[in-house]
Amino acid sequence: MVTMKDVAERAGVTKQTVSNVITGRVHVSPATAARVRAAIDELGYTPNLVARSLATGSTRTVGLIVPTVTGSFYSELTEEVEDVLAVHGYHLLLGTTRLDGERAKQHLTGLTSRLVDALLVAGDVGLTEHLPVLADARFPVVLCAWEGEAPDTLPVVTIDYERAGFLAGRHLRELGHERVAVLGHPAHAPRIAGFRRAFAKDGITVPDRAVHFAPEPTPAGGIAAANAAFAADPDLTALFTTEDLLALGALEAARAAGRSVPDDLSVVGHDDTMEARQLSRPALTTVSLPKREMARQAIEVLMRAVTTSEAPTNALQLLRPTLIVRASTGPAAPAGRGQ
Amino acid sequence: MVTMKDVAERAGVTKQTVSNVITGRVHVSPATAARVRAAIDELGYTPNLVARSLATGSTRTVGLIVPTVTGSFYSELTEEVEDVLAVHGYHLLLGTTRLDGERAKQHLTGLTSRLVDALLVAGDVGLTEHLPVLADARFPVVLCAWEGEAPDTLPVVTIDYERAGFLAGRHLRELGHERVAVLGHPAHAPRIAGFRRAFAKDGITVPDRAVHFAPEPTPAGGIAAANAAFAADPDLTALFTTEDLLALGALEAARAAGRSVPDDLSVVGHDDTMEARQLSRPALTTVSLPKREMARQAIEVLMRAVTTSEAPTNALQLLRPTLIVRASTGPAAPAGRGQ
DNA sequence: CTGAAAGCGCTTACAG
DNA sequence: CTGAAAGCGCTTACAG
Repeated sequence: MVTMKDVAERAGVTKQTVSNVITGRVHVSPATAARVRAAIDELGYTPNLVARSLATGSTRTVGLIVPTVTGSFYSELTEEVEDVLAVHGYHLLLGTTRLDGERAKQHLTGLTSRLVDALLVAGDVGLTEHLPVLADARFPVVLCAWEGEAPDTLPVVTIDYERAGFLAGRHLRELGHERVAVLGHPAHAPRIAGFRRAFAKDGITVPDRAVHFAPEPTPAGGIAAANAAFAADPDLTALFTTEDLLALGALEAARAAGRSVPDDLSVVGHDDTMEARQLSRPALTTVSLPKREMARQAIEVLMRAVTTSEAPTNALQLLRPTLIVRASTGPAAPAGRGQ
Repeated sequence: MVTMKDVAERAGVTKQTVSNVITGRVHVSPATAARVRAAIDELGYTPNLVARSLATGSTRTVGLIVPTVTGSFYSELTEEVEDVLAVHGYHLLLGTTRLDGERAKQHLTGLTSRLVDALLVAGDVGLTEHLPVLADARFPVVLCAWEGEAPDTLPVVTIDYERAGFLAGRHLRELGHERVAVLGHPAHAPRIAGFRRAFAKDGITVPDRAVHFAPEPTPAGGIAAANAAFAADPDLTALFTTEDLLALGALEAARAAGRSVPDDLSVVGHDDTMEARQLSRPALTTVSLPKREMARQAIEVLMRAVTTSEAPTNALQLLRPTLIVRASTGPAAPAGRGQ
């Protein structure tokens, strides 16, 4: 394996000079620089990045922890992170938790040892309890896509999930809906709270029995939850699902139950995924989250901390969601149908 | 920052002894081992992995290059790779190409410098031309999910794509279809060739004008391509799409054109994605690929090469696809409809 | 079972 | 502008 010393000998200089022409930190006379470059080419030399990392204390790698890379939300976030990193010349070390606390912990401890210059943790499920592991991490950490309670010691760039739910609820209220149900996941409590707030403003409470947790975050899970909701309240006129895939299942369940959307039933989703945009019939009204923007800002906070080697401020940055009205929502039917 | 030397001083031993208790390579007396461990805890010492990597020559990281992490095929592959890696105690460095040759090249060259112990390249689009960059890589490389021509210098673990297309075609032939069209992408030439072979066996040629390339690999792209196919041959009775998402679009286009599936039109997809399983109406007949198995085998070949430090044999391993018959295919209609 | 030495391949002040 | 030295924090034979 050819090293800097080999190049130096070949070019008739010392290895420091070779280092200088490679890093460009110190000016080298054009003549010797050319000799060095020639030697590099002839020998097919490539620098050993591990050695460089040890000397500089930087691996030019950042770690990203996400729940999964399946499903458009986190995969788009991952690609956005990768893009921003590439601009800065950084590599991406990826770990997925699969919503499993043990896996999350393993990743957290595994990265504690200077393998990465910084760490971005996206998604809080199963992670919150293991965050203390990071207490004496010697690199900056930022949290994003954080829906639960975030520790106030760390900077977090996330979305105003409560508002996302509120937007969905307000839209339904404006259409006159009163009897509604929520299909979701326990981890989405803030969205659900926001949704409820929109109704509470008008003195309408969305009772706990109107909140149905789906067995899995898939269309099949949505079908099951929707059927449960129909059974619990045959007179409901609208559904808010905390994930688009659940909404697609709900649409299917409505069809099977003979409920026409949006005439008999309005459905609003959450995330504005590709599935919502291209596969739902009717086209799904949903809440769109600025995920790419969030990824970009989170990683920028991280990169700033890395390049300035100052700890980032532990600010909480909240990005605003947007409601996208399509064809799955309409005015509340004049009366219940009690089918 | 606390180092091994600090721990050694605290425990009253030399740093080599500390190293010995950490690596476990050399037996250390229980008494001193306990002292060392205590010192580690008190000081909150964690080993510097970069220094270890430089000394051992291994980073315990493998690189994975995929076209994208959006869409279920490569994201499931990525998670499978991650799982196998975790078993071996390895980290995952991820790079996506987005089907862009330039990005691919950057990743390839970026990893050339001992940052990774091994490299898995999944998906050939835009990559083949840049593979020579890897010529003097000092770590094992394996190719997978390789549909185009693979260089015979590297081991490849892939799927028999030609057979995948053949299975789709044979199924349609067994149902009596003769006038068919293909919706796909130029990079899927092998699947298309296999599909054609199934018809050629019975003396039926699928002409070039029956092959329609979709503008994009999405349902919208599928709609466009399906409409082109209907226009080119109003009498066709079946469609093979080289990706499930195109099939979903085709189903939509058929509905819009008043063609009932599978009575008037049969549709067979490719990949058996979540969308095909849960979102298609009627349920999509498709070809299932053993992607997780492929990922597992590819990474095992890599890990074997890494642990034995023998170059892997440049074998070509072909995994077999399976046809999943659901509800979108049926017997060919007795006569064309010429609508 | 423990210690002294050398080395992994770079970079970073610091002299000249 | 170039060279000699020290150091990044480990591991790996090799003595004792």
